[in-house]
Amino acid sequence: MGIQGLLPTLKSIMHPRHAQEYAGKRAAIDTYSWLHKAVLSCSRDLCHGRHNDKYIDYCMRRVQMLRYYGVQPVLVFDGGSLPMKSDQEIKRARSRKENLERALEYERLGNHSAAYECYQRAVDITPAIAFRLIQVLRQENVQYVVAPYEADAQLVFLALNRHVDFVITEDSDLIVYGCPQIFFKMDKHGQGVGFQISDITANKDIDLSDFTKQMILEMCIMSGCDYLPSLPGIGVKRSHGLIKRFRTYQKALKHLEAKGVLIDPQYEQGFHRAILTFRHHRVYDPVKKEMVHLTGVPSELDTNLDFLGPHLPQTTATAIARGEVDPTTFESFQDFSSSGRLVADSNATVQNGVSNKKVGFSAKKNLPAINSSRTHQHHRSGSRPCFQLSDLKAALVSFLISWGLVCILLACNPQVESLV
DNA sequence: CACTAGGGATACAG
DNA sequence: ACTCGTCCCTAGTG
Repeated sequence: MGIQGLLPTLKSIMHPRHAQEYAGKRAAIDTYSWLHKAVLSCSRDLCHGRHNDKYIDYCMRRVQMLRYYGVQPVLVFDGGSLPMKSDQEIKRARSRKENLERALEYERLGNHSAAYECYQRAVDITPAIAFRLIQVLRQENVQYVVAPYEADAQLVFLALNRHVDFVITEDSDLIVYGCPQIFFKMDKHGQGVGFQISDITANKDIDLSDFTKQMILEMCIMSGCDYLPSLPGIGVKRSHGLIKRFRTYQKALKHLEAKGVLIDPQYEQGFHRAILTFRHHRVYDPVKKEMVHLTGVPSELDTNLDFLGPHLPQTTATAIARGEVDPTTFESFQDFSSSGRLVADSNATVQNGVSNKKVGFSAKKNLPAINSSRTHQHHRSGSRPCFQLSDLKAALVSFLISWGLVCILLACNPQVESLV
């Protein structure tokens, strides 16, 4: 994922930071990076189509941790997938299926640890799994938005338009998309590494002092990205050298061809499409309440932009953003009867006992109970469902939750005492 | 020598 | 038929 080897070359401008240094700021969170780790604790249940609250607890603990340090989180979810990545996703789906079969086989033989390892590689983070979390976010008044396509672009849109101050993620693609401020690899204690684009001129390993945004974009694509594999033997260092010398990817490719490197005739067109995909990705504008491009498409650009995925009408885009309909099937999430499928079973049998009521987040005993009936009314009223801006109730709730957390932290982490 | 690509170990939770 | 791994080490290549 992302750009292989990019973050290590930027090590000199990546600084250790703590969530409390972002107090008073708003953060957009790449929720997939949380879910990916969170599902490991209950991958067996999820593979069998059974619900398990553990992954929700994982995410909510992080939400509460951020709130405790005064950071206001906005959770961003992935939406539909792009046709450009379809062949890669077929491979991944096949790999998951193979791992699931192996898990079942190990389990039959009684080797539970080996089975568990395979289950972890077999988990599929479906929109239904994300939806369970979204339901809890609504109850707890946490802001969220489901992107029409890639979450990465949505995160950067929120940052560029000042809806948030920074982005929390694990993915180096955020740099390629042009995100000004990023908090990488944040752990459960709030420790991670900070990055800001304004430091880029001071980088040591590779010299980017005279690089424009466009040159950084082209350097990253040339080193191999999700939308275009790299030429053999070309990584970050060599693509950096090429772009530094020739300034544009067209000239760099000409040079390689003159040197005798044979380049697929489709490659240059693919390169152009990759650039456009990063620059003009489709995102949801929570103010206009409609689908827009990450950055405006110039009028002189006559290229067909079908590879960005279809443009969706306003009502559909909003329903997706609010998490009311599945971004891949457009089916309503109200009905849970389809979520009880045993993934391993090709006959798609429906399990008993998973299609009913209770899906709520079991609040910790130390934390105050939250009145969910009022929040539901709020949601029904339709005033601002998916992107609830700060209101008094949320502030009060987060204050109470913070106090609960203070008690927990005081009990198990003596370092925090100095804060109070 | 610098760099890229691929394999192995590993993750979460309590 | 429903969404993305990553780090470290090393062999092999330009």
